[in-house]
Amino acid sequence: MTIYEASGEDSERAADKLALGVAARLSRYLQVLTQARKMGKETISSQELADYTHVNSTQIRRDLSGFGKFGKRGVGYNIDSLVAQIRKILHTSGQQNIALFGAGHLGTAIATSDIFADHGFRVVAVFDVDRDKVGSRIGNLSVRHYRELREVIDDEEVVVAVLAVPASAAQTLADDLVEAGVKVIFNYSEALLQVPPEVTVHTSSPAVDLLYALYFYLA
Amino acid sequence: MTIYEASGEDSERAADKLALGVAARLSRYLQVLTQARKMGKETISSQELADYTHVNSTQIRRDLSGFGKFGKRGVGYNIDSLVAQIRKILHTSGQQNIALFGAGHLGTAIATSDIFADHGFRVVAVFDVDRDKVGSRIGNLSVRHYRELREVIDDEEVVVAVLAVPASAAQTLADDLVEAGVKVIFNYSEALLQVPPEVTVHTSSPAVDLLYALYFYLA
DNA sequence: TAGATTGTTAATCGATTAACAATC
DNA sequence: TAGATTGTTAATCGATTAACAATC
Repeated sequence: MTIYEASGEDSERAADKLALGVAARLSRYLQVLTQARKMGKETISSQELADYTHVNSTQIRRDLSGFGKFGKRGVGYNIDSLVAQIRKILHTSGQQNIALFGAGHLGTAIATSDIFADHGFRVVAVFDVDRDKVGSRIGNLSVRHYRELREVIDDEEVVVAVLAVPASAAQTLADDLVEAGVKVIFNYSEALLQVPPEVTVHTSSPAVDLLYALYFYLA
Repeated sequence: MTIYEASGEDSERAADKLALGVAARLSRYLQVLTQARKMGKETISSQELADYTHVNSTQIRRDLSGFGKFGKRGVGYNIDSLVAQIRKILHTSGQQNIALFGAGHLGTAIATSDIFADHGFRVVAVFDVDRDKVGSRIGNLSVRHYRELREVIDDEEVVVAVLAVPASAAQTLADDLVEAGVKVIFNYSEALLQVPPEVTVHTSSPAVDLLYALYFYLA
């Protein structure tokens, strides 16, 4: 099987882990499947998935067939059942609690969108340091003061923090989050964050994606 | 050289094109370099770049050395000069004009951030259909009515459109943009967009990135 | 000089693709 | 049955990595 790897730096972890590429692609399939389902589709072919994800259709069938025979020849894949299967593979069938930091425009956009909710992520708290914002409501949440961070993270078993704060505040916040036991930091600020190796930082970078997309137009 | 490819579906284009992976990685290096420069750093080693991008340091040196000898042994890479080199390679030394659609929280966050500006993208217009928003100011731009789309895109030579609109409005908007000659659509809505093959759609998907990041914590 | 880091080679592994039999 | 699409094979190519001489 080409599906598992014991990759270099991470080989201290269990070998029962997908190759990086497979995990990334499965996540993308999930996004398209979730949206296709919202649009009322019930089945989807590997070719349709390929059109939306820019992943080759053979590769998609290959990725999926490594875990079982999920499709029906001549028909395609049942969307509901494929979503359930991929969630199982990615261990994301359950719900994950998210804490959101920053109640500005970006934080508000994130909290009121269902982009995370659709995938089993629930925003359980929004924090800010601005006295004018603390106490105000965003969606069905009340903005809390930053000093309650520790308490909320423990009580709600928050593993993921989303940072929608100014770059100047990001590193201090990240330090506090690490100390509070957060394992995944999703960084929307521009700051380059330093964290211990057991914590994962993902820095969202729309401009990078855009540079990349534009390259193929300009070249 | 392993740098160029004439990939399957795209082989109708000039062969003078980077491999997909190289272009994606160069874009990421650019993000880190830009931010490192903001923080006052003047040089950076391939190892430091590796720490921030999660790309292996050997691969970074390999990617760069394919285009020239940009580094200094025992020292690292000069950030300013590396930024200039990579921009040249990606053909993004010039400035690109962006039109932004949607003046809600997300649109406002994008327009007032310098996440695009740092990479040579300039938001030249913000559009909305809401009468209450049209005419109001976001940063130093005045929100324009959607009906002016065509005019602005022609006058400002807009090639990139950023969609921060509800999913229900996205496809109609995309159709209009394609007709107006836009070549790259950066989609922040959840809609799956259908466009002709000469237009590139990039759908931003924070939840996908998060699922992926979380997998390596949960596995 | 001594330490650090690049540029490059060689070897391995995963990704990609075309093609097609199986089968719904 | 006929058409469509999966599951799988085989072949190729790019990504990844360790290692190290070159050199700042």
